[in-house]
Amino acid sequence: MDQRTPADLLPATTECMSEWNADNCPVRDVMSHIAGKWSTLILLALSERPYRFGELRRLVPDISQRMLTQTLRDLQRDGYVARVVFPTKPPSVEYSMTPLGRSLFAPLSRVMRWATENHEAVRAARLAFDQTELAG
Amino acid sequence: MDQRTPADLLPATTECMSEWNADNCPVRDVMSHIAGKWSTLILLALSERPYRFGELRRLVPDISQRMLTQTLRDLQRDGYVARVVFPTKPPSVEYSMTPLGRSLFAPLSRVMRWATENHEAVRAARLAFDQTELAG
DNA sequence: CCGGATCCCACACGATACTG
DNA sequence: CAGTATCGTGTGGGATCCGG
Repeated sequence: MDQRTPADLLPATTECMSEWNADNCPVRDVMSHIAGKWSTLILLALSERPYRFGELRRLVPDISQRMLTQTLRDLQRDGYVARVVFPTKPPSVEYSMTPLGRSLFAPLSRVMRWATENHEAVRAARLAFDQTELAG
Repeated sequence: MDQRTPADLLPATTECMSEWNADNCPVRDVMSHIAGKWSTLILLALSERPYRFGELRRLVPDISQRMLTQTLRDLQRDGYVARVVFPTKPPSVEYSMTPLGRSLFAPLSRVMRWATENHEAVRAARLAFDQTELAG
């Protein structure tokens, strides 16, 4: 497993916060858009194969149409997702990942993988924290 | 560069959305807590070295005391950050990354690195999207 | 089938003042 | 110095109805 320190992986660290303002900080700018409640889920789904609107809706049952539309639109705007309309009757729309989206998903999927592998450790930490808070 | 498909990196993909509910989905549960406006910035700072409260405040000038306190508390609750109080006078508090936090930061730093390297591409995609929207 | 338009609320977040 | 308490606001997000 790769355990290099992040120092040599990050081009600029603290410069991103103090030197640059919020709009020009790449970390803030990119992260804030993929940090939404549904963005990572949709990217995860589209990493498998292209999906149609209704398929995505059924994949994530507790998303509203509004948020699915908005999330897909934001992901498309940032260049991660491509939207293709098929002029059938009734019309169908297919969403797929762009090369840029795939290149983002490569590191992002590692965070998701970490989440699944370390979920229990996080939950245990929360439980311990809450209990010592009550005790103190 | 590692260009493996994410399929063999993710243990479960679509199961995370439909089969599991929102609370039991590791991706949702972990991501929702590091998706805050400041969480990644604080983790980025603490990946360098431990910092005291006031130092973090000066590092990220546009964060309010309230959000710094709350973000650090949430990160501590999830087990990513350790909080050590030095009973000096006046008291000082030092925040540092735990092993769990470092293990999370390893993949997370790759997303941040991606953000810095591809920021211009994202901005260009946004610009193109907005212009074709106006034209259409 | 794929959304847009509207209304509404909860909560993330900010500003300020105050305490050990 | 390192927070807590209180209040106010912007926006992410849900519910519902409407249109192509």
